[in-house]
Amino acid sequence: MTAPTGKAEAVYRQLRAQIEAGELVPGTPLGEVALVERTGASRTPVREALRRLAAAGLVDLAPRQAARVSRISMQSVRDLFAFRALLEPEAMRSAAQAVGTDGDLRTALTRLRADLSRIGRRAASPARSTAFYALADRFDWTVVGATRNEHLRRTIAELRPHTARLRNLSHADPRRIEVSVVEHLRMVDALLAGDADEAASACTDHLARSVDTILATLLSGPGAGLDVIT
Amino acid sequence: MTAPTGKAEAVYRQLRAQIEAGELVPGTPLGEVALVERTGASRTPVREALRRLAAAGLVDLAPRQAARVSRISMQSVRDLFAFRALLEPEAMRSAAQAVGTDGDLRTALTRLRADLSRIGRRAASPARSTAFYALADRFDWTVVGATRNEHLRRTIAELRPHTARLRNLSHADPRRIEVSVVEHLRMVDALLAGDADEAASACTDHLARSVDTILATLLSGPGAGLDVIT
DNA sequence: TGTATACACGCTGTATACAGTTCGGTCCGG
DNA sequence: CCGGACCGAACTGTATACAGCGTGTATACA
Repeated sequence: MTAPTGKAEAVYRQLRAQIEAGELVPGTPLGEVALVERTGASRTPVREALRRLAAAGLVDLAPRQAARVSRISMQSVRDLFAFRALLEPEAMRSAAQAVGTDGDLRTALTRLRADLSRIGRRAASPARSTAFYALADRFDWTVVGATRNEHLRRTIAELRPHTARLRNLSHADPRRIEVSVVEHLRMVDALLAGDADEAASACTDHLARSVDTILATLLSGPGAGLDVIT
Repeated sequence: MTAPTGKAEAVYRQLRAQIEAGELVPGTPLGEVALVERTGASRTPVREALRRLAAAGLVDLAPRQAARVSRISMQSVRDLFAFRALLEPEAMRSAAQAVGTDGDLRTALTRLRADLSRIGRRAASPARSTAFYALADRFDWTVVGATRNEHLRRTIAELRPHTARLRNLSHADPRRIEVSVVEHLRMVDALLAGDADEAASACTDHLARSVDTILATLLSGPGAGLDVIT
């Protein structure tokens, strides 16, 4: 789409990664000059990166005021998942239809299924959690890539950083992973079977369970420095 | 949201309005220096405006190359309306539920209904067409404003310029307006009745008929300088 | 005459200087 | 001790200068 090179792009990716990872806590001020010193770029690329982050909803921008990493509220979490529940089942339907003609998609899903069931048999551990999350991301990317509708694809992609951030800020119950593996297997199987309705339904269920887990985690114990608005 | 003042905002609004109005034909190059001379602002605000327009999908941005007003393809039109058909019925459902508690929304819809039926009785004329389009915009804005979900509201709002541009680039059959008035009345009535299903269904039907009309118009006769990719 | 190459122009990407405004701290008065 | 107003610092918004790259053209050659 845009240039893979360029300092503005580099600053944008760096900041987005740090926000996604939770290293930059919500509410952290991101002054332009401070970022200049931290990234080595000048104010112009920094400024562009901040504007793009603001468009993505990752930072809040007030006039004549330093940008801040966007805050998270219970309502924003609910809104995010309600919106995803509107879009992603449709993407699943699209992918379920495409799996019949797109050979690459089918092989990708088949590999994903194998890796997923292998993960499911491993013993619980932090390493397994991160491995599973990487796999879940791979699945999401695969489905997004199979989505033909440009608007749908772009919008889902824009939502991903928010989800990733929530995942990294709220350390969910490790037992949740057991269930999530099963849910992902159900989605992959539905896609491989070309069953659009089942795929959409599985996606909806998965999102509903995810938001419940995240909200419960945020309510019970906000992690170190996590700034959550009730 | 952002600053109502500021040159970047002014340039952005001016360019967006001209693109929406169809004055800037798809493919028109928008060099930064040319825009500096045309708008009176310097390159920094111009640059920010162009980036925002690119994020909205109204201009295409290639590295080291002048920005161009985004082109329109048949597929992009279909994608746009398919995406709207996914989002807007949900917004209608939300509005139908809110009409019970939100007094302002109810009065706005009531006034809209009166104006709409008055327009319906007027004789066909260019003036009536523009008056109806203004009314349709008011309706859309009302529904968007009643949408609680932040993501849903923002995404629908971002799609509006595209629709407006299509409307202004493809001069549809004036008789289409007769039907559109009826469709809008059906939507408004469903909302006032609080009937979410009927409102959503009416919205879906309206969008389906709209895309048919637009595609037919684009196929038959591309207007002056209209650059459409088959 | 067709093609390949070299040159020149223009454009974006980047850096930096300047002006206006807002926010926070401090000092004074009650 | 508390409240308010003034002052200073820092930040964003804007303007402009410089460098690198791509594109298009003109020319020389096969």
